[in-house]
Amino acid sequence: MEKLRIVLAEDHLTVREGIKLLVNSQPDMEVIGEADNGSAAIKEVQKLAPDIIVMDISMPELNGLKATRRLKQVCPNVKVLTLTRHTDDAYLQQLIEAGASGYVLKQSAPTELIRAIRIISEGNSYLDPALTNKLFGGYASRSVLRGERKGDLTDREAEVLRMIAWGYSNKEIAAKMNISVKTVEAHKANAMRKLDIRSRIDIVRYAILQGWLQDN
Amino acid sequence: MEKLRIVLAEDHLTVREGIKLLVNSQPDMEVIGEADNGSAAIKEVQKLAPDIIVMDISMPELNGLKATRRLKQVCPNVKVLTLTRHTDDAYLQQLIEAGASGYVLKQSAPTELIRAIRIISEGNSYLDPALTNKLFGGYASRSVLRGERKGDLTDREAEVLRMIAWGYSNKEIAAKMNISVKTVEAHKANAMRKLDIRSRIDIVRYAILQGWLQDN
DNA sequence: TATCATTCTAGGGATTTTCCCTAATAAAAT
DNA sequence: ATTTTATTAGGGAAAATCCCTAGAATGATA
Repeated sequence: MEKLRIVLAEDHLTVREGIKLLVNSQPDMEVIGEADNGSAAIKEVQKLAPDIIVMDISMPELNGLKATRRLKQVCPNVKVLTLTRHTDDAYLQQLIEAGASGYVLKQSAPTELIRAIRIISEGNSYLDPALTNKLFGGYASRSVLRGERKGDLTDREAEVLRMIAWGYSNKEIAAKMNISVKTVEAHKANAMRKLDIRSRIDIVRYAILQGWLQDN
Repeated sequence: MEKLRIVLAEDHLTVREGIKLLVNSQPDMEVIGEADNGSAAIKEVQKLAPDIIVMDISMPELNGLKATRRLKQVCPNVKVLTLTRHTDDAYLQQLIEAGASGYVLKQSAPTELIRAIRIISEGNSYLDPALTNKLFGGYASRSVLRGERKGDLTDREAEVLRMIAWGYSNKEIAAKMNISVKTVEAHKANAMRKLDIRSRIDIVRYAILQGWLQDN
């Protein structure tokens, strides 16, 4: 019997090691590769061609969402199981569009992760029970129909939003980026229009989903 | 030979399970109790009287710092090993004052956690190598000498700071708390004076250390 | 190739928010 | 009984943000 070959992408070493122990304790699964950021995850998958990649959505360099999009382009056969700390559904929608097969909350029981791996390995998709109703709540499906693509911020826009979420003022951001305050304001306004958000709270929420506020 | 009896306090189930597997895979250690928040951790320790508690500093309800202070009052013999995501040292200082025996970064290798448990079980203290120099950098020891006690915010002050970190404006906070904007400003100013911080960035950093920005 | 959309840049002026200083009342500590 | 702390809040000055407009450069499209 062949074991399921799994690559693990998660930036916290201790957490990753814990998941590895859990997965390797299953008779039919095996962690064959690891990565601590999105870019490394893609390289690892290209090199090893695993059955499944288990990926944290909040990772430095290239976050889980973007990594998923790119992965499904270069290796459409590899199934992506995303792991997250959040219960917010804005991200969920995008992940499904990007081609993820499953979505497990870190808060869930470890057996759920194992179950999810088995389920998606059979070609099905897995949604954490805590999230299923969110997807069928109407809001998400509407945005599918609209076909809107949020999250396509330019680098500068993302940079400005990130710093705003971190509590920097426009003036401080302008100084750090060596541009005018007016330019910062413009990037901010454009980014907020693209994301269809209005307030600083929304920026913070978005930043948390992006993993921008992890650690320092 | 008696195994080291360990209680684990960490709010993310998957992470906790990973650490448990790691600890239980050691011949001389055993996880005898678990908790997913600070209050539960204290109850668990009082009930089980373990040798060591391994505790995440960012937990809901009662954070690791406050839980450590309280633990050292009710069970001074129990050794506290704190686990964190951050490399910031402001918190470190407070944890040492509160009576924690050790401080391990989640980013570190899992074997570091095991080492740390062994070291503090012998009555010594353990500091993650990444942090040792911070403690001896001068800044921290000065504040020890001054004997200042940061972090003693009142409930209202903490509430205001938390909301500011979340991106709410003073006006929005005033509306939510049903008080005048002027009062919000006063709480904010007093809290910042107590913490000796100046900017919104510092508020966000503080909030992240408190675990206030975890999840939703 | 010519045209259109997007990105990055930024100013003017109105509006909103925040900052600094002061202060009253009630509760808690000494 | 006196002092300190917590919560509340105003006035006026200063700072930051918002709304509108716009040019230059790059990239895409017809």
